[in-house]
Amino acid sequence: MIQSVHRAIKILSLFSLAKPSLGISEISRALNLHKATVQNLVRTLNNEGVLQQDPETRKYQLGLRLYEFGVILTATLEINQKASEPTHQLAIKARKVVHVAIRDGDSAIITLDAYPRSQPYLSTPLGLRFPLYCTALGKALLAYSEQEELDDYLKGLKFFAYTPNTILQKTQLLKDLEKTRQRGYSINREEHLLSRAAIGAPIFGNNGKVIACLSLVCDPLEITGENINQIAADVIGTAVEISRRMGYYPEVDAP
Amino acid sequence: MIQSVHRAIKILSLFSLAKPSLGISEISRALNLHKATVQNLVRTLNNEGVLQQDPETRKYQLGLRLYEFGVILTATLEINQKASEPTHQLAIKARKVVHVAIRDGDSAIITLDAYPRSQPYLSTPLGLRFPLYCTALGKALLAYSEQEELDDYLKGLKFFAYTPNTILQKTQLLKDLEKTRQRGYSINREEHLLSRAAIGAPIFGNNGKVIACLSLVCDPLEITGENINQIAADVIGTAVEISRRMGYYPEVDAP
DNA sequence: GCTCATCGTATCATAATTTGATACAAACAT
DNA sequence: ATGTTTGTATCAAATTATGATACGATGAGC
Repeated sequence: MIQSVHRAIKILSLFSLAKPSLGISEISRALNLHKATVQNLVRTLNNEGVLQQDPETRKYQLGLRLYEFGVILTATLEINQKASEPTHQLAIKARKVVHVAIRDGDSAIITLDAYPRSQPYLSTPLGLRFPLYCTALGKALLAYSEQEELDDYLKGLKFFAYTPNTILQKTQLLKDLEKTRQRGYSINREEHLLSRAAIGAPIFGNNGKVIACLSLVCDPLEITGENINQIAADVIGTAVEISRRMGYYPEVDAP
Repeated sequence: MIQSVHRAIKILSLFSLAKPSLGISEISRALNLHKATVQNLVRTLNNEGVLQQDPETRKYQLGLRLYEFGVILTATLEINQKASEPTHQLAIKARKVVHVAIRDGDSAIITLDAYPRSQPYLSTPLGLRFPLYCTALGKALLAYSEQEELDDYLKGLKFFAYTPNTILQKTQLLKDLEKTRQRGYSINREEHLLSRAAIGAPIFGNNGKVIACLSLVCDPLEITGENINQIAADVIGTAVEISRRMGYYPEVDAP
């Protein structure tokens, strides 16, 4: 583990939506590093375009260089390449925003989104982290995980009441996951964000394991008993299509 | 300049759309660094999630961590915050994909895009680099640059014929920029990519300088004499609106 | 409008860090 | 089956990053 590189990344990690602009001293305090050390690291990152300094405030923010890395990453991800077209088709057919996400540690990360018509503001920004236990995406991932993985997740899990609907107990979560498996899709009714609901379905890879998930964002009022079946069918259908493109063929037996 | 950090970034920069997956030895050769050194750097980057190793091929690719940085960057950029709503409105009204880009060195970088309806595939991926002299975005930036900046750009400029329509001479480019200033918008008729045209307009900051640009992507067949005026008016109107939101008020005199 | 605190920046010897030579095992191509 | 190339581990040498100290500029508080 190279110390300076480790520290450089720690510095980058300090920048957030809440604090997009930081000064040398601020960073120094946050990481318990000497000002001169931080200065040296930041100067390097700045020269490389990974950070950029605002000439007015002399504070630093993330640099455009990172953006390019992100783009290459996006285009690189196999799931994005395969899921893109079906996801967009679903978005158009259902007239909804559709997300694809993959799991990363205790969170999921959206890697692709598709817009239907004129609802660009409903969308969650790509790459945002959110918990697994209170979103349709996360629950679809969990419900189809292997037992061991699920246990690991539950072990260290701390619940937080994002909304009045947020699940707060393991038993409740396990019930929900069981229901999800029975239905074939997960539901989130304002468990993470108010006035937002979503329906999720798992995406499988050619090793037969869940590798990603798909979700359709909708208004909580829309998913009534009647409507939900039609929507869910489309979500599942699309997820299945993507899984196929990822090389997953559950029905095929060896010849 | 911290050597190890510098080298770490050099490593990340090796990954591209053409080569999204690299091995230790490959990197070592490309950068003229000892294998052990590269191994050490890559291991650190891998631990931090900035790189990720494919367990099968044992090669490395860019990690999801970069994605998150990119998202924060996107949300951080002032131009994105201000341009988002008007850009989307334009996309809807014109039924076209709309881009916002800023200049960075000899290229422009798209930082925001908006989708109209069902044309998700026309869009250029966010963050992609492209030349200034053969795109509507780039020419809008150049046309409203200060003389000195323009001279600097022209000095080192090497033309490349992306298409039969690509401008290849400085005099021709200067004429085009002059026309752009007269019209108030730039035009790209298949100069960079075939079967793609675009109309661009500059966005100004509160210091009175061009800080970004806006472009509307369309089919080359659509921008005939009749149509072009209406479309261009919308593009300019939106660019002006964004400029206002960036704090640019050209008409206001001191009291 | 002044003082004081805090900021970003520069310098430099010490000390700790990274480096790269060497070696090993696994995977691949011949 | 052989030889080559891969990713990985170890460790002493030496370059490298570090952090104590100091400077000028900006901004806050009185």
